[in-house]
Amino acid sequence: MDVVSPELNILLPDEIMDTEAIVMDDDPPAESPAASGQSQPSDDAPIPMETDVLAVPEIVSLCSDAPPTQRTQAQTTSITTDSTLCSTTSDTQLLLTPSIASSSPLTLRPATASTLTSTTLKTTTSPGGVSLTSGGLQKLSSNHQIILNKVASFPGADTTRSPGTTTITPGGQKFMVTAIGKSGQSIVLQLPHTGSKPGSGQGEAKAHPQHFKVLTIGGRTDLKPVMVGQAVSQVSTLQAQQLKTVQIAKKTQVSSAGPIKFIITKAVNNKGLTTQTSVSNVITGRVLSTSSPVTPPRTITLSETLSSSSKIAISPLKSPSKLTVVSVASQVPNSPQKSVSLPLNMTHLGQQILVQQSTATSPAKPMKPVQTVTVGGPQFKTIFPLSTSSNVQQIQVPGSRFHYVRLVTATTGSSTGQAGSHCTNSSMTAKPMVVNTAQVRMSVPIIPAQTMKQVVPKPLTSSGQVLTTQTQQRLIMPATPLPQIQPNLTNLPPGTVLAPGSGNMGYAVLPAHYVTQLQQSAYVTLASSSGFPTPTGIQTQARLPLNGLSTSDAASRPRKPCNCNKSQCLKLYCDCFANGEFCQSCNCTNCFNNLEHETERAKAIKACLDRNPEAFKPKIGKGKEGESDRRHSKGCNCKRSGCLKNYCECYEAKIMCSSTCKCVGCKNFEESPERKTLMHLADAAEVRVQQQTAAKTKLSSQISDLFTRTTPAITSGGGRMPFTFVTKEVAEATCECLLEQAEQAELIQQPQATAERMILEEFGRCLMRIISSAGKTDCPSINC
DNA sequence: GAGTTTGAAACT
DNA sequence: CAGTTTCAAACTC
Repeated sequence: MDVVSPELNILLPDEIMDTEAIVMDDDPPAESPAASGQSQPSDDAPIPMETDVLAVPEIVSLCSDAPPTQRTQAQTTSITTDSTLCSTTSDTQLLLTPSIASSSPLTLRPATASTLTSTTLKTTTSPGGVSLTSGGLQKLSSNHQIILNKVASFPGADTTRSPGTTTITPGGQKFMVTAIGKSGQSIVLQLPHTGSKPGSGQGEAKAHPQHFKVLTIGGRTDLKPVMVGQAVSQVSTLQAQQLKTVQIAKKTQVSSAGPIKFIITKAVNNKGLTTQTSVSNVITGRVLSTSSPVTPPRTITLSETLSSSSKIAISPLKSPSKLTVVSVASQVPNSPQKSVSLPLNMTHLGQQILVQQSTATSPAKPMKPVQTVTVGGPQFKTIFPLSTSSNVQQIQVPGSRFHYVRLVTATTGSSTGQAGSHCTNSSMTAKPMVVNTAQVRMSVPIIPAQTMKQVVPKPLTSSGQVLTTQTQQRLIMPATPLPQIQPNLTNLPPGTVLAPGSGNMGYAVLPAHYVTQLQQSAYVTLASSSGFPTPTGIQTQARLPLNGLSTSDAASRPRKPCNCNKSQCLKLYCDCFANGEFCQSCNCTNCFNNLEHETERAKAIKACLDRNPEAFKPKIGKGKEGESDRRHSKGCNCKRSGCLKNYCECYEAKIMCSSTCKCVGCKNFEESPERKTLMHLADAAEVRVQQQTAAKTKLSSQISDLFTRTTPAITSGGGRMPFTFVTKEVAEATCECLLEQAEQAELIQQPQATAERMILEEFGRCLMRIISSAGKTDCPSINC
């Protein structure tokens, strides 16, 4: 998922997916979020965590339930996104647009209610209208994730209106899909079967809150009618907790730093409001660029069932609010209009997968129509409700209170809302999930259950190599801490991916490193497939800080092979295991730290977590104020090393011992002369290494350049370069000359210094002869 | 490369 | 929680 700079891996999920900032704010700020381009999350409202189980699901039909005062004040209700404004409907509309598109981390939402994040919406009243601002899209109930966008039905709704607007099916339930970023595209959920009356937007919201489907399209405003099949109508009969959320978030290029903004704007009377709001989507410290070409409308059909099996990445170190996002490589935004079926099974709730679709905006490379839900610009997020039917399997993690689902790889073509339809996005399932940001890339493979064990990590053969695999899915698990919501899962090894396996536990816990290996070996990167610029074409999953190293450092660090013999590499003695990695190219014996022993491995992980819930968390905390605040979580316990050898974990992490350490005779403190001496030596050594490396690089470059420049001359016969004259014969002749000179010096009993000088002088003469001969004959002769 | 040292992890 | 054992990495020769 490098992923991501890997620092971004940390940053993105933390900032983007953080739902703690999502609050219900009944006291809106004077400044309109749309106008300011920033949401105003408040802290005064309690934030339901994912662990909170809500007995009654809350429908985020905010606009419908907006206070009269607000409605009266509101001239228009609009959904404010980072780049788009969705409000053209005459009636009440709820538009939810996540502004997280650009950096959208892959998010996985466990099926259980405890893992769901209940977010509150922020209602703000602005002079221009009533705006609903949500820090997050989802309103999660006990088992369900509800995400907004109820659209009141209104006759004459035009799906082809201004970019970013949502359209409702006349006479049916309305689903508003707000697009982020690009203009001209939006997704509209169309409910063929509706029990609501047109024009009764507000009342409908109350009467049928469960009817709300949220399709959030981030990144582009291309209008996309979405056909919600019978499944949607079924939802109306279901309880509110059965709500499904489809979130498509656009990832846009990040241009500046800033907090992530979720802005929900309610459009009440937005007549004439067809312009896009200029709202900066700030994600992960960056401003998302929302300018994107207008693309033709697209239709997305939501089918009932999702028949895709894949692994669900579970991030042990990420909170559920920062859930794994399945990034789907998507097509170019300018692809022709096409219908895409999104499987939805409204009868099965509580399982959602955030699928991020990363699309490279490469107008120069028109992409052929694919089955991917290509709704947006460079990046999208899509939440696919998963069915617990046969196509979606629930994964129970031992020791975990959270449920996971496995996606079934889509194998069939597009469906049009038929029951049991499959996820028709083959490309989506076949391509790696990539979280693209300016600095971070996080690629996550979705590995279908069928092929899970068939995938063998391969060493990277070519950095730029692009391989195509059409039947595999990737799910990523954030590798950064998610401490606040999933206490159990957060302790899993970094980057762990739960994948279906043959073991009796029904899943495999895949280490992040393995995911990275998969990414490097067998998957097409988004950038490679869509023309998204990428330096190497390799997606590197971000990893947790290891031993105080930054994620980038850890990621770039060549993994050290272990030498375990007795631990089966299933104990924390094994660094591979401790780092959440599979053993690969190790020297271990009787290794169980691989996919073939997924059951044992999972048990070992559980055992470790039982002993220490923090076992897989980084020991070196990241200080708030910088590196100086980094400290070992437990502290070392050194007694003989003086904490100045790599035995000491603090020293190894290049941090000083702190009060948490229980070391004896510690010399690893700020003023320690021994430490300073070692540091100086280390610095000097590092400088030397760098110099040597630079020299080698330069030399290699020069040699390469020399060959490049001389090859044409040699091959063309235009002339031979001097070095080509230094043949074996020439060298032997030169040596004979030098030896003879040495013998002569010895005969005349010259001192060694003089002898050396004579030899060197002779060598110089030899060189001169070689050079002079080079331009005369093809076979220079050396005569002493 | 073999042997020793070391301290974290695991165990009691 | 403390003491002991196990283990593999770090280190030395």
